[in-house]
Amino acid sequence: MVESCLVHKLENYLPLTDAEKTALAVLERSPKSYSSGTTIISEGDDADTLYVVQDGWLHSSNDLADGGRQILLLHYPGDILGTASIAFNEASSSVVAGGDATLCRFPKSALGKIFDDHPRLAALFYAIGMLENIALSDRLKVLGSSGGKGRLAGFILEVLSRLRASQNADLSSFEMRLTQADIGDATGLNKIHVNRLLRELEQDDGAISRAGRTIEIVREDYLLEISSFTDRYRTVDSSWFPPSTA
Amino acid sequence: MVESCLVHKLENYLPLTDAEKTALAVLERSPKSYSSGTTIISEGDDADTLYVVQDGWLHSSNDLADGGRQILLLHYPGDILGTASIAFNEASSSVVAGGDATLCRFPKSALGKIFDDHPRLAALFYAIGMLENIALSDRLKVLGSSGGKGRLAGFILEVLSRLRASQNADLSSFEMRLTQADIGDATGLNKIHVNRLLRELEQDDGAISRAGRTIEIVREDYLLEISSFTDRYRTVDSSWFPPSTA
DNA sequence: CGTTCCTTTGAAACCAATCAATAATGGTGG
DNA sequence: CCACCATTATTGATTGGTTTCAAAGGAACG
Repeated sequence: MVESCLVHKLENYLPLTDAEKTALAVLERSPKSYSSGTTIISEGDDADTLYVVQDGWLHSSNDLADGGRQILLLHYPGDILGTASIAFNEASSSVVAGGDATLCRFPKSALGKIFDDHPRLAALFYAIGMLENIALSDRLKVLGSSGGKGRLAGFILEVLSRLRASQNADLSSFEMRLTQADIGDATGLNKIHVNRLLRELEQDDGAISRAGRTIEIVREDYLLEISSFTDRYRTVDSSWFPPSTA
Repeated sequence: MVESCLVHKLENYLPLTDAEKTALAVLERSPKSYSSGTTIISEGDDADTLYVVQDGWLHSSNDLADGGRQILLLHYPGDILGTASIAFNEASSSVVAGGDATLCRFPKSALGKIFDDHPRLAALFYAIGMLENIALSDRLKVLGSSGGKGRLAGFILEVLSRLRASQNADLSSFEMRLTQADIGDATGLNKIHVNRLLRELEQDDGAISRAGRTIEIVREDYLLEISSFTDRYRTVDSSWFPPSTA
């Protein structure tokens, strides 16, 4: 059996049985590549497809009344995209590839059979959906913080945490692949203010140091103190799951 | 069989079979009342209990670094609370009763059997979880809007929309049961500025009119125009659900 | 009737957005 | 490989929006 990226994702949380892996393999379409900047999902489009990120990174966003844009979440390998279509026939946000990306696709109709045959997988999908829920709450918390510097610090910590989790490494520096304008769209600040605040964090506070788009975290405790970021242990509690089939 | 509040909630979305209703009844504990201001769930607490709102209203919130508070969502009858515990053993946000409230409770362990025996209910729980997900995205969108007036207008429309949905009525006025300080916690503004902006919406723009805490929507089109609020049809797409059991 | 919480208003200080312009960077084709 | 172009990053000056501080008027509650 070919190891699918979906199986790889789910086994991060729970060892799967062969029967479960076989069932998931049915969902799989061949991976497809998208070049940097491609819009994979467009807000308002009809949607009945789910995606799993195999490689690259993406972000989801919503357009705002004033012509701006709110970046909701960043997506890394293993993430499931398009989950809004579980409930609706319409995409509630857009998804754009931040760099070249490879995604696996499957139609939501295929989930029906999975839910029917493999209740433990259903529970796992549900739990993963709730993780995204918590991630959105955490973003609201960061955006609600008064003070641009705190919001920016929170966002930096958030990206750092995601990268640490996806690379299983205790990074202290990383390449911020968003432009400062994008960071502004994610934090609710304009790009010029983002620039100033980054400089303040570097020069005045000595909390970070920068080289190009690479950010090194110098005083993580300071960033934590001024932001409302909460790091979360990225595992799921499977204690309530039904037993696996076969 | 006694009609449970959970059944009532789920039947808003999908007619249930008797077998499904019976299964849900097992989940049910006797309803419990909480007086206004009571904290039902506290951020960081161990959590393995889910709640269904039978009566009253509540809000969930997170504490911020600067001593403030971010109100995430308002909850009305039929809403399911504590869903973060589906994935974690720890509550990711607090839930407080805004007025006197009655909740039904059940342990998350009971979900395992539901998922095992009734895949269609599992799919329904999943879809409802994704609805909450979309609600959080929408809140992010409102908070990301630059301009306090737009954020406030978006919040007013959001509350209006929820009340319209839960009362199946085409309201044009409603009682805003949050204090202006609470509205500030929900919109990321301070209470004094909330007060000024409400006055501006009333006197300068003629978009609302107020009597005590009751808000009448005078120019809904204007509120929509200046905010980034998107109204959503509160139904779920059940086309992909597995068939019901028995 | 007094206390408390909420609402409202004013003035001043601060933070963030906008306007304007110049460096630096990265990618592309010659 | 270099020159060119487009995008991004950076800095200053100005304007407008938001918070803070301070205080008084209302409403709700015991």
